[in-house]
Amino acid sequence: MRLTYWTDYSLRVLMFCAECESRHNVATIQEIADLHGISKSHLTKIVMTLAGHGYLQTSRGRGGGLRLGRPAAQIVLGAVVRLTETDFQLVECFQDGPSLCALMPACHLKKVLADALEAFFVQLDGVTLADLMNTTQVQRAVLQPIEFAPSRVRTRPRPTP
Amino acid sequence: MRLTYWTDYSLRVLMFCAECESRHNVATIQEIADLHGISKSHLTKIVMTLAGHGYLQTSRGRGGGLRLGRPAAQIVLGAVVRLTETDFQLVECFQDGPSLCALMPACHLKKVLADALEAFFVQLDGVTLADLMNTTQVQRAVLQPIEFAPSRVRTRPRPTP
DNA sequence: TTAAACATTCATTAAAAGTGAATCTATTAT
DNA sequence: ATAATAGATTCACTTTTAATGAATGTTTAA
Repeated sequence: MRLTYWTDYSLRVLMFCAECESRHNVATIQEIADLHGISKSHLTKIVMTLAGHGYLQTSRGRGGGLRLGRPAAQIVLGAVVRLTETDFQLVECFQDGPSLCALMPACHLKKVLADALEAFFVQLDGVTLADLMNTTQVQRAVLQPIEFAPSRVRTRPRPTP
Repeated sequence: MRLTYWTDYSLRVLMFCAECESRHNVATIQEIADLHGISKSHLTKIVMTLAGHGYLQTSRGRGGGLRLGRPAAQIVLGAVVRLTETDFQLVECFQDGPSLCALMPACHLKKVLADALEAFFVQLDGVTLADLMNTTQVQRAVLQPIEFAPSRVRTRPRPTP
């Protein structure tokens, strides 16, 4: 029950660009990568995906960088997450093809979980990039990236007690 | 955006036991493991977790096995999934401790995602184990496990296009 | 024409889920 | 009693895939 860091960074890029937008600035991959302590090349892939789907406009060369592909108020969170997250197989019976579970097609689990997933996204569909930010505070963060993000600490608790 | 196989099997065990319950039978770990093509020892760990939280009652020795710890209609899906799934860190900022994201505490992402997760569980909280099954069909599957489950095919699509 | 910035390819690492073998313990039918 | 059954525990391994960076190419504006 996690989202990927891919999604996480995708959202951070959009937030960063939204703030730059409001300041009539252009963001660069390098500065966002530095801000979060990851490599430019890695973040580039993330940016490319977003750009490929119209969420960002990129321009090369000097003075180039990133802009939002559309107004922040028109960027719906659910749509972004549906894009960046690629694997929605909650349980095995979500797989296409012949059923692998010996209990199928007896149970309603698949539908129940699909409904729950839908509820998750309905919630996210009610939020835009603009809603996501407290302009004042994000502005400060973007303006004064005092220090690099500390090295990440990944803590994924074990499934067995 | 996946649930673990741990959760998947947990639910299958409960469904199996629910059906046995209605037939005044006792299920065994071995037969459920065989039905799904996984090892007894592995499934035992799953069963132990469920038993440890009152969802199953186990009894050892000859004639022993598994029973539901309470009526199927009182086993709420959301509660089970909350138990078996252990990692709800949707994005980095869900981590305890000092914020690692350079944009924090500026954005509302954490709350928005937490709300979406809640919506997911609210949906599951409206479903019980009893709701989950079409009794007739599950009964048939439990009664006539014609063949073992085929070897699983895990297909997790890559994140990058 | 050079520096800046996006774009692409390739390969590697790390983390965690998933899993089984082997063994121990309890219980009951005979 | 004791053998068979079935849950319980420990240990270690495998597989998957997310996460990531190095190296390099391409475009564009100053």
